[in-house]
Amino acid sequence: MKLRIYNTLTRRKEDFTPLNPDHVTIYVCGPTVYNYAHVGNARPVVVFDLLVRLLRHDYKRVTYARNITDIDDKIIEASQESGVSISQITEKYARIYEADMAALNAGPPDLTPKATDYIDQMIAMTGTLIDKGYAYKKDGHALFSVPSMSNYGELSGRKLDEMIAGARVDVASYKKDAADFILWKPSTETQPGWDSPWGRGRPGWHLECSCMIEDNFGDTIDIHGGGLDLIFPHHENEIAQSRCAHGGIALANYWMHNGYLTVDGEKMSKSLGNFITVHDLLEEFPGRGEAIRMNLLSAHYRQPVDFSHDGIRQAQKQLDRWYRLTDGVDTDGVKVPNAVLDALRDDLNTPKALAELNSLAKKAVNDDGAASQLKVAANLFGVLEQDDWFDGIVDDSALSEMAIGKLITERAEAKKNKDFARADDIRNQLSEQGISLLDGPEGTSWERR
RNA sequence: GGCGCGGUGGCGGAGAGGCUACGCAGCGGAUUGCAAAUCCGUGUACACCGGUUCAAAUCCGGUCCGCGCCUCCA
Repeated sequence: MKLRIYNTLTRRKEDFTPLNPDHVTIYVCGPTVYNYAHVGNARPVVVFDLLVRLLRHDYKRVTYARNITDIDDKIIEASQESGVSISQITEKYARIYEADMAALNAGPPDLTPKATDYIDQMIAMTGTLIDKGYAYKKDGHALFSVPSMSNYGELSGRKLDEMIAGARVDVASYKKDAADFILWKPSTETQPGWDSPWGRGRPGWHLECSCMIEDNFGDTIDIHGGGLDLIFPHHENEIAQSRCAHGGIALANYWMHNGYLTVDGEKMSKSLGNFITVHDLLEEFPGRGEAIRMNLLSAHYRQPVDFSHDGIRQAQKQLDRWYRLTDGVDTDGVKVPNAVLDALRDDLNTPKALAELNSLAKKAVNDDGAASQLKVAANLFGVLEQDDWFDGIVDDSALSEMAIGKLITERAEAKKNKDFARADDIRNQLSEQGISLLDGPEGTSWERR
């Protein structure tokens, strides 16, 4: 089966055909690095990581880019409030972001362009847009003239007159039209800035993505992704900039947008204060990044996922089972079963794919081949990649292995003497320390919970 | 006000005209000194009201409820 993708641009599921059959290009909007990412921010990361894994399976070559916004008013604010330099802030949080996402088995993309490395390109594109009559300068600003583009609003399905009618914000004096957006804005003495033909300033937010794509991939990429909330205005404006700069050529052929992570049905967001950072969640569930990942993939990517600790626990139980079933299996030369691949190729139907994994798990009980397939398929999913899943986290307060071993020996003695009261006593004692004893044919083993 | 998404068994969650996924939890049983794990069995749910159809959770119309975007936002 061929990969099918729901394209926001056409509002339909379409067969995916890359421009170059041997090389797929994909760009996803990344973080503005001035604080910790919350679980909602992690959703697109996990979703598109899975998509890229699938693309790599199906195509010879894939280049995946995710930008880092390291110049932005919020970063400037954070720097001024804390007295810490902008580069220190952005480097710190970019590092944390990468580590937190890696804990969810979402490795770094092939390219992670930073906005501040593309200042020249942004100045150049702004110049091009002004030259072509799609942008203008006013009071140190450069602005994109939305009415100059005939088919503005294609992606979000908005009409210009409707937008103006619904405008909730006062129109800045330097804008010719309420819908116009900033390409370049002036910086004060105390704000960071770069020299440009329009004076010292800094780029508007939408511009970096257009320039990074142009610089790394050319006019058109195959897939452009991000969260639902980026459709308007961010992606709409990216399209406007790139198409007008490139003579009308499409910026991306397929636009994909993931749904929100919600909390009690409401969007998780910083302004509502209903967020939990990935960093904190990983402390709550140490070593269980895969369970968080599974939870994020438990619903179809375009549907909302309601965040709950219980959801993560559920995912963890499923992983526990799969880890037991696949312990020590040989995966050499084993292929991912088509049932799993086809579920994913159908617009990334992860719940269906998970059902297929469970079907393999059922067979794996007495079928080594199925166990191998489960492992390989789960690996494509980005789980079952740890070999220390049951080792748990050892901290200073935890019992040493030697102490546990001693208690197990003592319990074995008690069992031999039919002193089951003492044996249960030891089980309970260890259980309180988070250690489960498992009696098997070859004696007693243990796991940390 | 404009545009859009959704309401599926106790919970999570696919599906999308007939074959009624899947997971978690529960219940009954097997096994086990106990426990875990495992195995077998067990649940006719699709917001409401009409309509189309031989057949609707799936199509059409209406109603109610929840959510989102229109401003920074993954």
